[in-house]
Amino acid sequence: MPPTMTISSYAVLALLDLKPWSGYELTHQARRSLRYAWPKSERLLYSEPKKLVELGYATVHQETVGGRSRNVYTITDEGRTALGNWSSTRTEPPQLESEALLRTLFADSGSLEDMARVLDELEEDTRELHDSVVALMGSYLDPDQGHPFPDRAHLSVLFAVAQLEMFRAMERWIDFARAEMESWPDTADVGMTERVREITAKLAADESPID
Amino acid sequence: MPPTMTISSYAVLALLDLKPWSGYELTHQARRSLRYAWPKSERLLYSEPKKLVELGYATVHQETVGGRSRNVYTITDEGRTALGNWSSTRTEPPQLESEALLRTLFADSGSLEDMARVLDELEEDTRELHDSVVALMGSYLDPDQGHPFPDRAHLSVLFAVAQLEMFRAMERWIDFARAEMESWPDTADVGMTERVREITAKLAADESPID
DNA sequence: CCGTTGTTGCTGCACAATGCAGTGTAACCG
DNA sequence: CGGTTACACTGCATTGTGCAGCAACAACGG
Repeated sequence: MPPTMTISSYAVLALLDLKPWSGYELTHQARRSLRYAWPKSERLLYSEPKKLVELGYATVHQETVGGRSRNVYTITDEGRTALGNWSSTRTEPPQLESEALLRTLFADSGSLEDMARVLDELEEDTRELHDSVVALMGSYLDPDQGHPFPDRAHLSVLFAVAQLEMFRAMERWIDFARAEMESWPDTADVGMTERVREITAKLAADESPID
Repeated sequence: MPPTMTISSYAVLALLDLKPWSGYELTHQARRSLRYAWPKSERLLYSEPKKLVELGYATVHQETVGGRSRNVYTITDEGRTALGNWSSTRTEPPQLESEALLRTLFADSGSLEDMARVLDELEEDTRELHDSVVALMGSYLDPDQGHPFPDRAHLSVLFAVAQLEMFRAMERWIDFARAEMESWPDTADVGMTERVREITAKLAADESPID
């Protein structure tokens, strides 16, 4: 039985379509782009290209740079064909995973201080992602650096717009959440107050309660 | 060796803190709330409470309703203590997983029609999540239904605000992406045009290019 | 009243993915 | 010349997922 092509396999195959990469480089490239929409472990990014070789979608060759060897993977014609067929399947629904939001939902099992800390951590993490995308955009404009694949600039910039809109939305929510908390005597014992009912009504009417 | 408490274990424990649930009910409750911030498989939601029992954080008892039996899980005092200690660990960073965004990043391996279809699918999936949260808020206001745990209304409404802000951001981006595509002759061969450079500059200055 | 479909309520198993530890070499800095 | 950091992975235990299967009951149509 041949290994199956997962979405992660296609993600790596799409990277190989740009140029040959070593496993190590793939993990780094994934940190710069993939992780914002397809966050996968470093471990997997070492395993996927091996699978692609097994399927005939890529080839490996060893390169030795000063005593240290590395496995460089190159896409094949069959790989390019497989990549083209990726579009024939329905996309999976998007999913947001946030321990901080989860804890906010159950904030009544902790104190207001705990909740404030969770929001701080969420802000810190979001800010970090936010800042690295902004910095990346700066590097695209820098005459000494520019975009690593200039003819693909429109795609990665459009992709970055999505990330930044998400980060901004999250940051707006964090501020909103902090402001709401101000009026809470505790994490529990608030319930359906007049204020909460008002917000609920806005949400039920598909309006934003923010600003 | 005792089983380890994962974030998912705490999520289930937090649900058990509200009231006792059967495995089947847990999977349904997770579809209504957890999945928006902690999307886990149905399978796992049947396994987690067993682990909690093994750890002494919950107890099981069989209930038989008309020939069919079900396992109902109840939190213990140790469980409540463990839940309180959850806040001692740093939260994991949030992660967005979207095959549609991933495909947009690599849209140049398909046609403009493929890309348009991916955006349609993303819109459909987002709309579906969006609509169910709006409907849920409606049910909280409905005098015949109301909130299932009224004293927790403030938390689940605040949580819903986060979801809706995310969905809205995603939908805004989809519209933006569609508008951008209009000027593209193809998915490839666009690159760093004047327009793309303009957007990049806005992003690098941490400004939104939308509207 | 009998067959079909749908809901309730799970379990077993194969496989996908992760985290962590481990294993080297090479480059750089004081 | 010793320590830290970057390079470049691999093995293994464990977590999590998807799918198939199973069993009992409920509602409905013909």
